[in-house]
Amino acid sequence: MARAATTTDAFNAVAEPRRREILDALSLGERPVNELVDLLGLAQPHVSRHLRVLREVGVVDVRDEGRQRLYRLNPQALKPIHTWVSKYEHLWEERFDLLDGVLAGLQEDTTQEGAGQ
Amino acid sequence: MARAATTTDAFNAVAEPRRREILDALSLGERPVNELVDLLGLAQPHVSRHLRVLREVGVVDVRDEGRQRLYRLNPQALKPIHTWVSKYEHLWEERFDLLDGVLAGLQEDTTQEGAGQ
DNA sequence: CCAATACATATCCATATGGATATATCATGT
DNA sequence: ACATGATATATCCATATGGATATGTATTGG
Repeated sequence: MARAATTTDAFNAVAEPRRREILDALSLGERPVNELVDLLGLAQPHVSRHLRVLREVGVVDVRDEGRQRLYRLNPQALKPIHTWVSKYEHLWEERFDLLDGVLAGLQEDTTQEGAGQ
Repeated sequence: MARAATTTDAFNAVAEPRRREILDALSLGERPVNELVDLLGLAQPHVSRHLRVLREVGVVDVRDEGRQRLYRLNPQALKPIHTWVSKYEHLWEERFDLLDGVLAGLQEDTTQEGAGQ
């Protein structure tokens, strides 16, 4: 088996920096393909392909407007990523608590309770 | 150019479900390779390879303990993902506010405020 | 109805993936 | 020193990627 398809899920889809750029651009509002082409400096077919991937995983939606196709973000589809990575948030925060604990232990009789953060 | 290497960054590294499983397991504490092999039900060489990828992007650290190698999570390395995806958090939250607004506008003089959902 | 605009799809290619399997390395016990 | 346990690395293979380019489709204007 090869690597999982980029269209497998949001995780795979946003692993590509260009697709993250597209999403970043769309977070400012709906845009037609050509604008994204200009913004990213990529060939149009390429942008269309990236958009296809993003559509397939549900991260963007399209809307026909005359001969343009307006892409818009569907932020909900990013939630699984947020949910997953958030599980680790307390761990990298705890790290500071641990450090604080160690420091406190080393200094044992300092009156200072704790700085901000 | 082909797809970016899995070792390019944390985004690419955690796009693989198995590697997320490994991280999930390691979030409970340091573990030797064989334990991960058992937990994941994968072949040992395969787990070692996944661990190599995770190491290269700095998501895990290793420590030699006799003939075992104990892997431990380095949660900090996941921060970029959290930072990126968090930019969108307010958008999927806002979505409900917008929807409320739209519904209110469409119904202008309906007394009904909004159904569940 | 035809040209032009705005996209989408199809094909070609180099590359690296992930699974499988075999083998190499390194530390420990005897 | 040697067998064993614990991991790492090497090789083989099918697949799908992303870039480039060419072409197909749909909508608008004259």
